[in-house]
Amino acid sequence: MEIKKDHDTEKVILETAERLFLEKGFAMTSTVEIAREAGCNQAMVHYYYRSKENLFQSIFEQKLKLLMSSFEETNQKEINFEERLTQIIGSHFEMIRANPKVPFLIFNELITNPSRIDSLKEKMGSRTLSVFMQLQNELQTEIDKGNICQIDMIDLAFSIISLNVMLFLGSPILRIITKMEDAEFESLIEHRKKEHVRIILASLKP
Amino acid sequence: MEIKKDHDTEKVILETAERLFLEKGFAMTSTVEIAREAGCNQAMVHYYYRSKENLFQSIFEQKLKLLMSSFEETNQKEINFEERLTQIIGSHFEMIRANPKVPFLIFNELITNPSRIDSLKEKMGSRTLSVFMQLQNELQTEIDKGNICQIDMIDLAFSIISLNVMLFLGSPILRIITKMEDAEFESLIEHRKKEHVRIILASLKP
DNA sequence: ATTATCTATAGATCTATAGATAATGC
DNA sequence: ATTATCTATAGATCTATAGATAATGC
Repeated sequence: MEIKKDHDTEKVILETAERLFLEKGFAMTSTVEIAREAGCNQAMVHYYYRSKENLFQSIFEQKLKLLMSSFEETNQKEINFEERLTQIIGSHFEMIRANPKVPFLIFNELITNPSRIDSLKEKMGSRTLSVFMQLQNELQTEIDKGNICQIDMIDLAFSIISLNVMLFLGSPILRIITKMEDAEFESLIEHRKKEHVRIILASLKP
Repeated sequence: MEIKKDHDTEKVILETAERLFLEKGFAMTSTVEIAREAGCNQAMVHYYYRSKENLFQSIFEQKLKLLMSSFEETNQKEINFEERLTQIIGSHFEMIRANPKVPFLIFNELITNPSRIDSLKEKMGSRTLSVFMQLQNELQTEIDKGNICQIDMIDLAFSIISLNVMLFLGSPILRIITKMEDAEFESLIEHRKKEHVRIILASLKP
């Protein structure tokens, strides 16, 4: 009987690199380590991906696109603004929850290597922008109707992103300090999800 | 006439290291680079600080203590809870504004090197804790009086820190994307400062 | 034949230290 | 004498590639 040939080295390298880059960032991860953890020779990393930079770039861009896409859940049901906003906050929250180390990777790399910001600009597709535009319209309508207070879309977005991202950016640290169990941590996350919605909605009251 | 002997190499090295570590983190900064930018020989870095790790450690701990101290502005004037909270948010905000790259340094290092979290626990002195304790008491009093809604101190702290820290963590990226001028950026910061206070106070309304 | 894998190694770092030389404080 | 500075270098990485060998697809 043969060993199963789903041992696709190219893929294993990519997955291992992704895990290590997310864990420790670009600079702290070596191709030697990627190869070791992927169970192959170090030369293979370069055989498939030519350079460490190249390997990183593709992972980075994919993750960037992923995060952006969380705003593109164009849920076009006929719901009111409050419900719609609740959905958006929730889908952004869940996207980060499913990829909690991605914000770290992105901040770390954009700050230590600002030239990568160009890559961000490209990936920030027109779809994301159009979702924001439409939300801005709905926001203005609600303001005009007097349902919510005068507020800029950019301020609203900034606050939502801050609350959601910081929770997962800070939680590895929080977990170690407080020695939280998994279950306890999960319930904190659930609680904060509701709290973020509550805070944002409260900040919109006239 | 002699060249001024305020060319204190030990100090110049420390300051240069601080600047470079804040800019690019521990891993991306080499002792070679520190020496070059400090205008001395690379051996001098080790002569004064023995190891790169040692040099980093002292800077890291000092910055950690600095951030913690922003909560210790024990402004014991007789002011009401709302004003007091406004002051705390403001002093935390200003501390980060004056040291905008410190949160990056701390997150970066705690995530890539979790063993440093012990250092954080130590630095998180009893003074910081007692400020929180007292604030928690005041919070409970206000809740009992029905002035604000039922809320946990930990939730309140989390929200304040999230909003303040994320603004400065994200702004290098925001600035490059939007090509903001200094003046424009400053007015955004001022605006957000007011907005953070507004959001937090709105989230406390019964 | 082509593709995947390994061995070996070049060349560039980087940290840390040993040991020589220069500057400074009594 | 002591302290500060420099030169030189050991020893450990790390990235990337060249070239040999093994596996695979026709």
